[in-house]
Amino acid sequence: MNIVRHQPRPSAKRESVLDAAQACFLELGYAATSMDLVAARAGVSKATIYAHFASKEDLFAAVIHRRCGGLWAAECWPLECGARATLIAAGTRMVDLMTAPDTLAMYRVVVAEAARQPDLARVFWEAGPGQGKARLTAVFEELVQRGELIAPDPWAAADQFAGMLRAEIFHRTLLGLPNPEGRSAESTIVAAVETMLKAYGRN
Amino acid sequence: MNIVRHQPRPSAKRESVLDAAQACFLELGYAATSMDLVAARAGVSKATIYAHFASKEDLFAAVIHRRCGGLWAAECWPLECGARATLIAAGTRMVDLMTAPDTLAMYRVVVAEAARQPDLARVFWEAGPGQGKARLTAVFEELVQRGELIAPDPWAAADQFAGMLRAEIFHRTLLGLPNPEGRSAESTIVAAVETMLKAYGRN
DNA sequence: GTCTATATTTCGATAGAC
DNA sequence: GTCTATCGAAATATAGAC
Repeated sequence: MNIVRHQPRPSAKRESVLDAAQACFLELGYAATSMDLVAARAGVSKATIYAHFASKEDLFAAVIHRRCGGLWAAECWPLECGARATLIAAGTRMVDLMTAPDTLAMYRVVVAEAARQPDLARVFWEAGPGQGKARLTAVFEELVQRGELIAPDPWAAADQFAGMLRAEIFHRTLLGLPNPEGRSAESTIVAAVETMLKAYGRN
Repeated sequence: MNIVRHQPRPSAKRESVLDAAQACFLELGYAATSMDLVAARAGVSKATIYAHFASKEDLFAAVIHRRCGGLWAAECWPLECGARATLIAAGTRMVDLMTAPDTLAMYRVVVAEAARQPDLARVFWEAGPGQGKARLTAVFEELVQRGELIAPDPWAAADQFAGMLRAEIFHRTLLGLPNPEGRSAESTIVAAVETMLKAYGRN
């Protein structure tokens, strides 16, 4: 329950434990992951885990923190020539990140545990979706400044764009369901860009 | 694991068990809910539960089925005078349903268990979000037929509208986080409607 | 720090009486 | 169908040697 990190100084066994725990939590969820399994997969004893982490909850928090730290930080967001190309590129990047298996797994496990560990939900949001939203907002601000879009509220425009990208296909993927007949992520991106251009384009 | 409902004929104790189980599952999640707790809250013995449901998984499936069955079926979707009023009304209805505490709790628990019980995810989608999407698509089809909107693909338009309604505020609520500064669901709805009108309006 | 071995609890599921 | 009582497995966490 204690959120304060002890000593994040790296240790070989400690990293093994974190790697194994991350794999288990993302694959099985929080509750279905046992400390025995983590110990086995990390190749250490259970007592070693408890030497580094006070409890299962503490281990989970450490995994989320490590995985979220700089999750999308190193991403470079391309500013192509023209609003359409820029939005296509940014939208594709966004969808790729959102639908990456690890991202979806993280989303599932955090959503499931959010009610019981609210701090983790905040950390996850600020490191993950929040970062994406911030970068997207920056893209819109740049396009407005360039005069390629007219949007008095770039945050709201980015919010709408992100929402359209994250519509039915994303939610079905999150639930493990197949895409609706004849619909693809690519067509969703293109349609979203066209709608944004009609709503916020210069003419 | 068996999906076939035995005899859904109502029984007082059976309903008590379902009520208690629903409350526990939505509040605590699947894994954190114990059969002992359900029995205690329902005022029956654990053996009684197993007389009606083969396993914990079976009980969970029964809860999801019952809660989803006709969840949004009785909803009447208003077709106001004019596209703007119609979309505002439909969007408000949609957001109210999506952000109802029970809906969010259901969403959380189904997302968490989707990987291990894929059938439930499908049932949930078809009874919940899928219904909403279908009704929204019908609204767009009607507006197109009336000539108030020009949308060659009403499904895609409804998808975009639903996505914009379900943007940052919804996801933050799902994670138990507060709304971003100075943003409200109402302003999100209004902005989404304006964007749709600009993109698909007649002029 | 790291291990083996174990304490203790809790949970899902069942036996058997009524 | 419903109860009391309990089994056996699995989980978290710890003790104690090295």
